[in-house]
This record gives sequence, structure tokens and C-alpha cells, in this order.
Amino acid sequence: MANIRDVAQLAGVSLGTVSNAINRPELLASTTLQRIQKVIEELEFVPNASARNLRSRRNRVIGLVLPDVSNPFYTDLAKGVNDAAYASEYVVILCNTDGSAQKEVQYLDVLARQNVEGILITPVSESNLTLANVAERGIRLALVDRFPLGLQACSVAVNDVYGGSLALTHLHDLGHRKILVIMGKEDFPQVVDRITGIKQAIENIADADAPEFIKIHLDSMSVKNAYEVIREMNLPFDFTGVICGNDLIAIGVIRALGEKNISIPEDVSVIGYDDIDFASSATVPITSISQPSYELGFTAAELLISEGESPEKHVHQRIEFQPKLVIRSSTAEAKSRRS
Amino acid sequence: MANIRDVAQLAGVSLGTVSNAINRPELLASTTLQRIQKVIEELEFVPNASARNLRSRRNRVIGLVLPDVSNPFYTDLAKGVNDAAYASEYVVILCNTDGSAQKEVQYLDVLARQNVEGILITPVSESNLTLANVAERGIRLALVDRFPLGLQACSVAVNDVYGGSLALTHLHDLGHRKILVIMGKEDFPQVVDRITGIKQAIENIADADAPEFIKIHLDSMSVKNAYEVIREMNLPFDFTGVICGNDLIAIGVIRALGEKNISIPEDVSVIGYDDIDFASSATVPITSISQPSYELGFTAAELLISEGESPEKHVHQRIEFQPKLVIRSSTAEAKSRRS
DNA sequence: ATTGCTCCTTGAATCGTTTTAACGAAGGTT
DNA sequence: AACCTTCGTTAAAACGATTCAAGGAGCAAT
Repeated sequence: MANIRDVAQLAGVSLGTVSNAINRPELLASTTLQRIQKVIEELEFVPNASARNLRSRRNRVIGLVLPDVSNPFYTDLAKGVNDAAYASEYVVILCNTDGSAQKEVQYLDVLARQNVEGILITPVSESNLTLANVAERGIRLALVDRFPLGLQACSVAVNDVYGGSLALTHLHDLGHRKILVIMGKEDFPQVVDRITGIKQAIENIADADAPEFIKIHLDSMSVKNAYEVIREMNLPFDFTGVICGNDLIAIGVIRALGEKNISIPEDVSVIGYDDIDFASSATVPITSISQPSYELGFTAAELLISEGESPEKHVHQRIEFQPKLVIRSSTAEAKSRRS
Repeated sequence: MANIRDVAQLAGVSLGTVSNAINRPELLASTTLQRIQKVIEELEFVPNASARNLRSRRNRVIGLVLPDVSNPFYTDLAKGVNDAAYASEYVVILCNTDGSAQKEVQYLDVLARQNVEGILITPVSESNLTLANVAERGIRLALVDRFPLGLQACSVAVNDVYGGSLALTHLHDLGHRKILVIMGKEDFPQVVDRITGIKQAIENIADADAPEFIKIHLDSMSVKNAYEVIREMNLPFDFTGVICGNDLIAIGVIRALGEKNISIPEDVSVIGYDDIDFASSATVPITSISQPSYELGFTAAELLISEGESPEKHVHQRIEFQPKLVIRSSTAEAKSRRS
């Protein structure tokens, strides 16, 4: 493997000049530049990233920490991040926490050791102690799908409170008055916000008409988990509508209810969240709250990278997208049901 | 940020001793070791990965190059890789080529610049010129979901030829004699193999009884692409069975056929590939060829990492999984149809 | 001829580790 | 008492780039 010294020798210039040829070509006389470039080509010289990073403290690597890469919502988001990174010649280290706070801490540590320039994260809980820690180490942060509470960082998120109220309002408009809410872990920020939205929407409805609801919190927001929980459960009360934490849960719920001979949407309306691609191809096409997952990731990555390119003129931004209701076949007018 | 020198000073030992404390603690007297560890803790010392890599040429980073992270098959595979990496304290750089050979080349270059220890790749084409190049640079390679043709590397794959024949045989057993095969790009290795399998299966059937088939090659193996192509198409001949390159294509095909009032499986049987989670929750639950995606990724990553841990006693392995037919509702007995 | 500018180029220091040969002390053998 | 060994530790040389103050060449102005 050729190094910069070999190039310098063969081109008959000094070390520093080769370095300039690579990083600030505008400084060189054009004849020297060409000569060096030719040698670089000949030798197939590739600068060593470690050496470069050691000196300059920039390595064009960012970390992406997500709770569940099996969920197409996060996959799309990751794709957005990757594409933005690719455009700026950055590279992305993907970390999957499985929704575990402990894994999150460990991954943050690993990323810090790797000297990543910045970290994009959808934190699993509201507590941002470790995040503050990371920021202290001089690693830039950007929050995705989550707003920073008292943290100095950019953020790109969707208004989950509004999303929650959208879901409830839709079901209420269809005449549903008893609603099952089935979400992920109680302290997962998105869950908190969406439930807040649901409550707010209820408060805005005249008392006589206001729906009541029960919550269930799942350990993992997956098809399997939702399916199993609903299957094993004695259905708590005669709800006619279900609001799910995401579309995967909705798929699991629909399957489990189907097996109990409850038909969707005739007997029960089900509404998902995220509007993943499969929502429209599911057994019953799922009504869902749509979020711009790809843009979320793309924008956040752009923000983080631009902060690195010119830290002095960077100001932290807080970008908010609005969710949208997408109506499909899994929700319909409520009829009174089950005696 | 504390560095190793600060630690040495505070602990009253030399630089090298601290390094040993970190990397070969068994060399030290236990009292010294404890003293150093205490200081490390106090100072919150984190070794600088770049410096370490520069000297030791190991950075615990591997690259993963995949054609399509939106496809749950690859997502599951990536999860396997991540989990295996995590267990060995490695970190994964994820690269999404969108099935483009050009992007693949660029990503390989980026990974080489980053000095990754190894690369896991599902190459987009049979040509492995650039791969050979990478290997020359001293970066270890492992092929996932693909066998190495003349390449010195480990590989973990599924027998796609057999998978193709499984699909055809299933349809043939159900009485289908005219079959549409709808795959991805013609030179995508998996596509080549699966078609080979289909042809072989046909050859094994008595001439009189042998099915005929037409192929379509899509640019991208996505729901959208498949849906649009089938929707726009004058259906080529009166096929009664469809073999799809993956489950995403199957979903697109089923949707498009549905809009043409062709019912699945009454009029046409459709068989997918990969057996992704959603296959069972689709509008029509999809008969599919199942592959152990997670294990594929996990095993390959383990192989690659173990090669790094002890290169001297490593021998390249070629691990082959067998695909399985999973029968659901999208395939059924053929009836003669459409006049 | 001297000075002052501009424009390139150089050399040396530096980043934070790992690695390895060499060294000193302590203990055991003869 | 002299000589080995063993064990723990040290000092200094890498690793391969970037950075920056300083040097030199060429040219124009005085």
C-alpha cells in the first residue's frame, strides 16, 4: 500500500505538498498539482483515514441509533439518512437498540470510541443523561423523530401529539365511543406524546359525547408481540375501535381479532400509525397516520452534516413535520356490537 | 479529553504500561493494574480509535453492502450481521446500493478509505473485478446470499437453484402448465440461479407434461415497480401461475391482478420468494420460498470476524442453507381459465 | 541594487496510540 | 559470590496523515 510519502518521493515534492494537493488543491501551481495527481493515480494511493482523522479530527462517519430496524418506518428513515450521508461522502454506522436503554448506552459508548463526528438518534426514553454525556465529549447530536428536552441539538420530528389526536378524532367521528389503545413501552417518547394527543382530543369533545379508552403497553411494538397479547387476552371491554402504536401492532391486532371471529372493520375499527408501505397491502388495508419517514432521516442527516461543515455559523434547528390521516378499509362507522 | 499520557502521569507509570493495562492486562502486576484502572475511570478516559487503528491496523469496523435495505429480507439479514458484530464489539457501516453496480463500486471505495477490517457483501452482479481489487488491498471479504466465483473468501448463501425448482415444482404439482416468471435484473446472481432452477425442474418433467414459461425482468424488485409493470402490461399469454423474484414483487403482482379482476388463487396462483414477515399478513397470504435471512447475516458476520481474530488458522468456508416451500393461500389447484 | 509582494513549497511538529527491545530488581541455583 | 531466570516496567520508534510558520523564487516598484 502506497502512502503519502511514496507519492511525494515519486512526484519529487515534499510531504506537505501532496497533502495540499489532496485537501486544498487551489493552493498549488497547476503543473505541480497535475504531476501529483498522476502519481496518485499510478500508485493507486488511498489516504489512510485513521491517520487523517487522528490529526484532523474529522472522519466523515456518523452514527445512527434506532430502536428497531425491522420496522419499515425506521428502515425508510435509515435510507433517508444514508442517502443524505452518501451525498456528502459520509458513511453511516447503524446501531439497533431493540428498544433497550442499556443497549443504547452501550452503542453510544462504542460510537464515541469510534470517534464518530456526530450521532443521529431516536432515544428510547425521555431521560437524556447519556446523551448529555455524549455531547460533552464533543460529539454532535441530532434527534430524529423526537424533540430535545433541554438538550443543545438539532431535531427533526413529527408532531406526535397531533398524530394521536388525529387518530382519536377519526374514530370519534365514525361514532366509536369505547376505544382500546395499544402502544409500546410507557416511557417511549412517541408513546407518551401520542397518548397525550388522544387525551387532549377527548377533552375537546363535549362530555356527554366523549369516548372512553383503556391502554395496553407492549414490551415490543412488533407484529408478533401484539398478536400474542391480543390472542391471550380476555378483551377488556366492549370496545369498537383500536388505536395502535404503529402499523406492525395493527397487523398483529387484526390477525388476532380475525382468529376470534371479530371482523375488521364491521365489528371493530383498527387504526395504525406510520403508514408503512405494507399498510396498503395488508389483509385489511390499514387506516393509518402517515409520517414522512424518509424525509425525517434525510433532513436530520443534512442538518448534522452541515453543522460539521461549518460549526461557527450553525444554529440548532427544530424542524417539525405534520402527520396526516390516511383512510383505508380498517376503519368504518361504528355499529353497536357484541350485545 | 484525557489521553493515555494523562493517565500514565496520574498513575505514575509509563505510557506503554497503560497501553498494556488496556490491551494485555495479564502482563501487569495486579496492584499496578488496579491503580491504572482507577485512574482511567476517574478521568473517563476513552482510547482514541483512530490512533489505535493507525498503529495496530485494527478498528473493529466492518462494512455491509446490500442492494436494498427497504426489503425486509435484507433488513433481517442486516439485523443478523449487527447482532453478531455487537457480540464481538464490532460496529457495522451499512451501505445501500439500490441495486446499482456503480454505487457498489463507490461504496467499496469509501469502505476501503475507512480502513474497515472486512466487508460483507451481496454483490449486484456476477462480475467481481472490484471485489478482487478490494481483496488486494488487504480487506477481508465475505459473501452473503451468494457464492464466490473464483474469489478467495468465505460465503454464506442459500441454494437458489433449488429454491427456483421448488417454486416451479409446486406450481406444476398443482396442475399449472403456463407460468409467468417475474424477476429482477437479468444479471443479478440470485435471479440467474433461480431461473436455472426453474429450467432444471422443467427438464426433469416428462415432455408431454412440461410447463412453459415466459420471463419478465424488472429494473427494481419492489412492490411499486412490479405493480406498475403488470398494470401497464397486456398479459402476455394465458398463464395460470406466477413465480416472483421476491415477496415484494408478489405483493405488487397480486395488487395489479386484483385490479384487473383476476382473483388469487382462483384464477391465478402466485408464489413469492424470501418469506418475509409480511407475506403471511398480505391481502392474500403469500405462498413463498423461505430463506433464513437472519442466520445468513449472523453466520457471515461471525465468519468474517473470526477470520480477523485469528487469520493464521482461518480457512475459507462455504456455508449453504436450504430454502423451504411455505404454502399459504396465494396458490391453489389450476383450473383452465380465460376461455 | 534594494525592498516589498505574491505565490508556492518545504520541513518539522503533532495527533494518540501500539509495539518491541532493553532494562532493573528479585529470587533461585550453583 | 557470581550467574541465570523471571517478571514487570520503560523508553523510544513507529503508524500516516495534517498543519503551519518559515523559506525561496520571481517580479514590480523604488
